[in-house]
Amino acid sequence: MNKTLLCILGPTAVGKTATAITLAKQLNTEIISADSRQFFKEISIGTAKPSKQELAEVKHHFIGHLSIHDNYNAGDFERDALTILNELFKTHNTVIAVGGSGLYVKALIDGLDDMPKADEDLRSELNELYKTEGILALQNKLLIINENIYQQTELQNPQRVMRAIEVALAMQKGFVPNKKKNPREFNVIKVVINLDREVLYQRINTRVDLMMQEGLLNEAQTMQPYKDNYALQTVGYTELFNHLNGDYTLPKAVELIKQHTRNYAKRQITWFKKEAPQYWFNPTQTNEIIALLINKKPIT
RNA sequence: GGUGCGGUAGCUCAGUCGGUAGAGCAAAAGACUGAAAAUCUUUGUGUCGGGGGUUCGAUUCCCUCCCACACCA
Repeated sequence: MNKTLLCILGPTAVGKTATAITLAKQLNTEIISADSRQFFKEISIGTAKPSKQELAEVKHHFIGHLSIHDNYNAGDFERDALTILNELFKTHNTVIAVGGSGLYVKALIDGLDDMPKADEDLRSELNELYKTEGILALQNKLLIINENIYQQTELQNPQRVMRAIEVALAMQKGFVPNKKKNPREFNVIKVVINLDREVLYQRINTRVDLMMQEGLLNEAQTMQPYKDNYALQTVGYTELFNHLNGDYTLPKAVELIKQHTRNYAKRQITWFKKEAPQYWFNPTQTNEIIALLINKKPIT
């Protein structure tokens, strides 16, 4: 097993894109992006996709391969990314995965269990129930269907309860969850790119201003009719939708985008602390990462 | 200058019929296997504008000053 997937994790705006491109050029390989919002071709400015120039330097996969009208999730990504990855391993010993979406990276590396698929019709029904009758109604529904799952579910979290109902109903219809992991045919090295909190937050603020200069407001305006799509439940867009809606001024919206981006970065860091506590670098330490790749035993 | 309304947590504000206070947001920490840039959990914080008076006790009542806003001149 001499194939290795080098995973570059890190919070938003830390400089993952540039780091990954530098590494990919040195390793003469390609990049699999694991960023749940850069998948969508219609939203580019607010998702900080790699530039045309950057995309020309190194071949990227999963950038703009979907429409905001598509439904897509971590399970779909696992399947699609594995397919591409296995293709790439035919001609490369090392492939790079970059991403800020912890769950998606995890799906690629560890695999998700065999569980029921998302049921959009059921979800709109449950969302309606939640909107009209609140979390208690969801909790009760779950309790009636499957007490066992009820006890394992984070009951204050509406999305979790809805998913639990989805799973419980599928099991009622005969679905048998399979928790067996599929072992991967490749090694994995996970590194986290990070900066001092203060520096990172400053970069976030600056990047949001830059996005506004590049026309984020206009992009959001174009997307406004589809603001309820999952793809547009995204920092940078929701705030501008609310502004266009008349909820607050543009400067206020920009301030909130910065704030919510900082909150998001914080959540990512929390995830990565657990995911890969061993190897943390700053964005310029590409040589150290290469050295790690060569010298260290791969970790999983 | 006059009148009115206000000054309480980093911000927006609630409240205390007198016994030194609390929500939301922010912040910090955390959870997270098909919505994940989503969603959720936990935690603190205060010379209650300054000074004086009444009172056993004032952030609360009274007086005065300062500041902000609105209206009138």
